[in-house]
Amino acid sequence: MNWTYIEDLGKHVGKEVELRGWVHHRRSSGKLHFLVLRDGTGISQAVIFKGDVSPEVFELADKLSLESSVIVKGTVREDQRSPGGFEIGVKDLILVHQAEPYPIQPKEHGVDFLLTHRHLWLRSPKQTALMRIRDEAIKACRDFLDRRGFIMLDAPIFTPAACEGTSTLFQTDYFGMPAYLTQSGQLYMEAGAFALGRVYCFGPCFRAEKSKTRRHLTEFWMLEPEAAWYHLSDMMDLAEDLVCYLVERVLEKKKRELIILERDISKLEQVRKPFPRITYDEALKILEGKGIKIEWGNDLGGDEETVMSLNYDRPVMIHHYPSQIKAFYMARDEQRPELALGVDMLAPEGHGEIVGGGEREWRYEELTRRIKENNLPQEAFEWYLDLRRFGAAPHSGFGLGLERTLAWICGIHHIRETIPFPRMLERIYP
RNA sequence: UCCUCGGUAGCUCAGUUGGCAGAGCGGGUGGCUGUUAACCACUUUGUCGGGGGUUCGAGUCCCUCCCGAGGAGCCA
Repeated sequence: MNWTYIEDLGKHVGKEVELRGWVHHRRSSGKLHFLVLRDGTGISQAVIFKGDVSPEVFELADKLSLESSVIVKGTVREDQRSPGGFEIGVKDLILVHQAEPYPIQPKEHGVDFLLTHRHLWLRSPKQTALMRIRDEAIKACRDFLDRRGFIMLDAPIFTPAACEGTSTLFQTDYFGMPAYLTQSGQLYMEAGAFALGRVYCFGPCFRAEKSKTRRHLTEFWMLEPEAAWYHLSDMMDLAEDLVCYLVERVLEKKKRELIILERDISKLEQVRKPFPRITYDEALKILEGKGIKIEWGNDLGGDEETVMSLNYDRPVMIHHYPSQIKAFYMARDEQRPELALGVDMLAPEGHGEIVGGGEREWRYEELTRRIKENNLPQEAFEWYLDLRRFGAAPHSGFGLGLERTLAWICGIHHIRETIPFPRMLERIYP
């Protein structure tokens, strides 16, 4: 490789380098052109004096359209007036492709326009910063669980039936049979936990709910660890450690990107153990103290979640929900069977739920009773019931919504910007 | 599915009481040796979301349909 990336310019001060990239911005001053280049690793300025280059090159620099792809050769020098602190004094410029007039300008655009041009919008500084943080967060999730002895076990995307009967699933045609896109890998992870002890999956999940809110996508990524012998408190410890590690790792490795996103970093630095752990009953009392009355047995809505999360400077875990509002597979408290051994983690600053999970029902009779109560087709769950027939054991797990977690860490209002190509209600282009 | 807001130039928007379709940005042309969303001058750009109606005359008023956004419900 005989060219240099912008992020490495500092290593080549005084030397001649070749940059390959795109025209991010251009200014001209008669006998002097400024090209702001981006190459995926950063942004830098190329300066073209009329006297330094051939007349053809100088003429060409004046004609470059935004986002044209170019190869630039010149000498690196330190200069605080250039974005990134280094600039390149151009000696030669090669136009690889002259871009057509570029639709995205350095100004405010509407959401509809930007989403329709998502394939181009991704080139913008904030969007590339988000994608770099997303990449770091994914690696951090895997590193964390790897160090804790978890094995990654991929769950299938095609599934024969619902994991949770209540949700709407995307149906597909599977050689003439109906099949569905997975909404969670959890049930398969339960099988994996009895095979390998501690496992996780990390893949896309699909929900056909007609939800039109800033917290919903129809296709999103979920990290789902599952561990045999873990009880609710063990899982809460794991979730807490995971989220702390994610935040630490992004702060350590992606501070530059957080600054591009104008994230208040001090808010992230407050994220440390222990996270407050509050029961559902206590949460109702706290909400009542704030003038919000919820009848026992009702779920916390988006507004209540926002109020709760604004109450703390770090994520809060709410556990022991009424079992009637939780999924059929969730274990119940032995002392108070009306309560489920489940936990939700709410991110601070009003970002809402990022983790949901808990202890699973592992007794055969109890689980079959729940399947009947929920009118689920038992034949589709026979394999799942087998896990309760052959060496059943207590086990727990949770799901962490990647995009919701990123929206919180990056301080982005709507989760659609945290995934490269968001899939939403009424939007599947590009 | 419901509620609210919106759809005017490539983009962001203004458009008064119903009376010639506008601005900034972008594009084009020219000028400028240190610019930072550079600046200055000139110039270019329209199925006013679609259809129907009222009217001498509709971007503007009425009906209807389509599309988008925010939220609710539902959900992670």
